[in-house]
Amino acid sequence: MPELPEVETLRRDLERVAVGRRVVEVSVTGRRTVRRQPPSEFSEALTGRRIEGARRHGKYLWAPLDDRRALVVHLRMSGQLLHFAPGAAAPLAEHTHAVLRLDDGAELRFVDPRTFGELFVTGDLDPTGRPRPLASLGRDPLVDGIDPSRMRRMLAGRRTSLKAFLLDQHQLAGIGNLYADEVCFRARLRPDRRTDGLDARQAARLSRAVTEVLSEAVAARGSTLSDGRYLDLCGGPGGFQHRHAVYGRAGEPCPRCGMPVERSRVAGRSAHYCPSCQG
DNA sequence: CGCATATCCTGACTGC
DNA sequence: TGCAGTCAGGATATGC
Repeated sequence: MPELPEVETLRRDLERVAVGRRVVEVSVTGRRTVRRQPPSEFSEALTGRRIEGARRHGKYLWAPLDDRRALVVHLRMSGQLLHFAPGAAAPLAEHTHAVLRLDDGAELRFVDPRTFGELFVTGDLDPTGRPRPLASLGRDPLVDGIDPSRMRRMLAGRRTSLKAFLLDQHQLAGIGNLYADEVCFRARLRPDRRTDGLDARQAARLSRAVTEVLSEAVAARGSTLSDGRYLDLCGGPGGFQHRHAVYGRAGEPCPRCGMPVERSRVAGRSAHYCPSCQG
């Protein structure tokens, strides 16, 4: 379940190894991976183009190309983007749905067992170069920033659970189930709290928690759970899973007070929290 | 409006 | 040991 920190880690890796490279060959074998346009159109649009950057908004990653278009990537649940250095080409892993060969002999491979992830090329960019198909996303907490007063305004504008608010990509973009729980713990707020009942002090705490948790997770290169689903561009695991306070720790002691972490269902998702520290 | 539910899909896990 | 059933969740669509 790649979320903002995992996608940001990939973005940084891409900046290092792929920016400046030209795509010399594209192969799409997945049936669903390229679905906003015919796969042949996708391949033709990408072949011969130079990758000019690596950008991110929420869980979307995109690479501006040298013809004012962009390659957009979303990993959804199980997608992986892997880089194989020149000469290090291993056999294609199962569920490899697309391969981009670069002009230095390296390969970028898109692997995705559950096929929810997608790739597309678009020329529909706004003046800042952001793909317009992503225009409905809310602010990215790290790219755009989030502050207490803005957070308070966003919270007051709706009557829903804190969990549903944090998961809503049209409010803040990039937080998924794992980081929603970690953010709530850091803010000492229960995930089933209603957003319109929070005061200025609590909104400020939430705002800080979002920035801190996501920044720390980026610094640790994201979270790789026991299923090993998320890997960085070179196939390495992240390190933030060792610092999870509540996510996936039901029944284990809260790191702050020692009470067993509880698990319930909020907004249709599993929610982990400390019944004592989070009010 | 906000919520639940179904959908897409595979792999890991549970219970018999 | 094997097999059916359940669960996991990102985004979107639909119904209440």
